[in-house]
Amino acid sequence: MVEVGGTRGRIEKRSAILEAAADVFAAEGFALASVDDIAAAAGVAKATVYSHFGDKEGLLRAVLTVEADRAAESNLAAIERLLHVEGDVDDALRDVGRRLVDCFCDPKAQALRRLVTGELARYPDLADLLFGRTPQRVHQALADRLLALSVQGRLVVDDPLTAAEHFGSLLTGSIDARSRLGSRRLPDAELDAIVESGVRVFLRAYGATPAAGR
Amino acid sequence: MVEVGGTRGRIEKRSAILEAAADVFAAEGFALASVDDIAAAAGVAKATVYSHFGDKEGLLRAVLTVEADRAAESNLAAIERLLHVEGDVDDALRDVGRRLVDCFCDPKAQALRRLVTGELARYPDLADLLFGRTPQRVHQALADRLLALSVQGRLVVDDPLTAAEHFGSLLTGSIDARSRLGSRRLPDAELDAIVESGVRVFLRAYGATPAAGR
DNA sequence: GGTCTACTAGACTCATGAGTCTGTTTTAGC
DNA sequence: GCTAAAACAGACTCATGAGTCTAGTAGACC
Repeated sequence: MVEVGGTRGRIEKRSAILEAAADVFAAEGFALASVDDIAAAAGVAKATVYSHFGDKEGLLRAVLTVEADRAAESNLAAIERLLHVEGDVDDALRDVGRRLVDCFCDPKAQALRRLVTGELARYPDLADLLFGRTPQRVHQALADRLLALSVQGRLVVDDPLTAAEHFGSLLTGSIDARSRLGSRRLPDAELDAIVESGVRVFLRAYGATPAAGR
Repeated sequence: MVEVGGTRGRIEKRSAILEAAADVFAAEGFALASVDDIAAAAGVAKATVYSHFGDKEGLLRAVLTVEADRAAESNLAAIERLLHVEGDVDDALRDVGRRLVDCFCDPKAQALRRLVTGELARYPDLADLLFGRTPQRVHQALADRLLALSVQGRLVVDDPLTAAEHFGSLLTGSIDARSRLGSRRLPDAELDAIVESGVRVFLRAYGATPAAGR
């Protein structure tokens, strides 16, 4: 590993630790992951971890914050594609839907959700940390896009926030069960089918032409 | 507590332990829950716990099995109501939907899901134990009912399993986020609204009269 | 009354891992 | 080259909790 010392390297150590901690937490869960393991994985002394993050809980929070932001970015990037819809709305929705499903199935994102869920009993505020960062922003952004499409007459959406929830639910609702909470990788074709049927239902409910999608 | 000795009482001890373990696991999470606490809560000596369940993991599996079956029963009972639909289909769907949402929001059910999620890293097969018991049976039962309603001409369902997934997703998809994974109790009115809008979307997609629900 | 099984209280072993401390080494900035 | 901040390896303390063991008690059945 590259040796970096002094003040300059501090920030690099920090992100190396965050990276390693995310991996170890994801693989082992919070309780089972030892700080020694994380330090070793980051190529760093244990004391360095403590000097950066105070304690294990602080490290967890830092990891969750970083990963939640990262997840939010990729989700928002997917939704961005609804800003200028050129062809059919349903093509656009399928495209965006597939991207959102991919974000949802991303191993890191799934590990993140598992982490928070598992430690909720010990640290109840983690849910706010996570949900305040990712789903809320994503939800709002999607609602904005759907409303805009409705104004353009390409969808009929009276309550954008609810419609956004429905879109997301139809796409991701069955994935946790099918993938056994992420412990099984779902084949591409299956994800495509989920998106396909989910978008079809969404369009029957919110499409501008009542008979959309046959 | 009632003192029961001899062979007769053994089964009662067993269920007392399961009951207490479910509570303690739900409240503390698996890692944080100590067997001493569980034994104390059950009014039983620690050795008795070990004589019944071997080790802590065995206890966890037993608890999950019992609770998953219990959850499946209440879900199936709700779906049963679609066997003979007298009035409007949408009234029936709202009724069943609300019951399913209540099952989903039941604190024990939520704790169960949290438990499995949190320990998935350590015991990956727990997901199969849980999902093989509850959602799969519920999913199939719901699909059966939807198909029957379709045969009666009261719905238009080509793929019952997918339709059942959509129904479930529309009802429960937003609840984890809104309730912060169960750490906030959602008011009744909010749950009603979720059911109302979810059923409306479902009927627009699968209703026999295309313009159903306005 | 004797025996067997299940239970009890509580002491005990032992592994694990969080967090601290020590003394040394590296590197940036001057 | 000197200084000070930061990181290093690794030993150390300490709390916790799983699982075991012992010695004694209570009811069931004959």
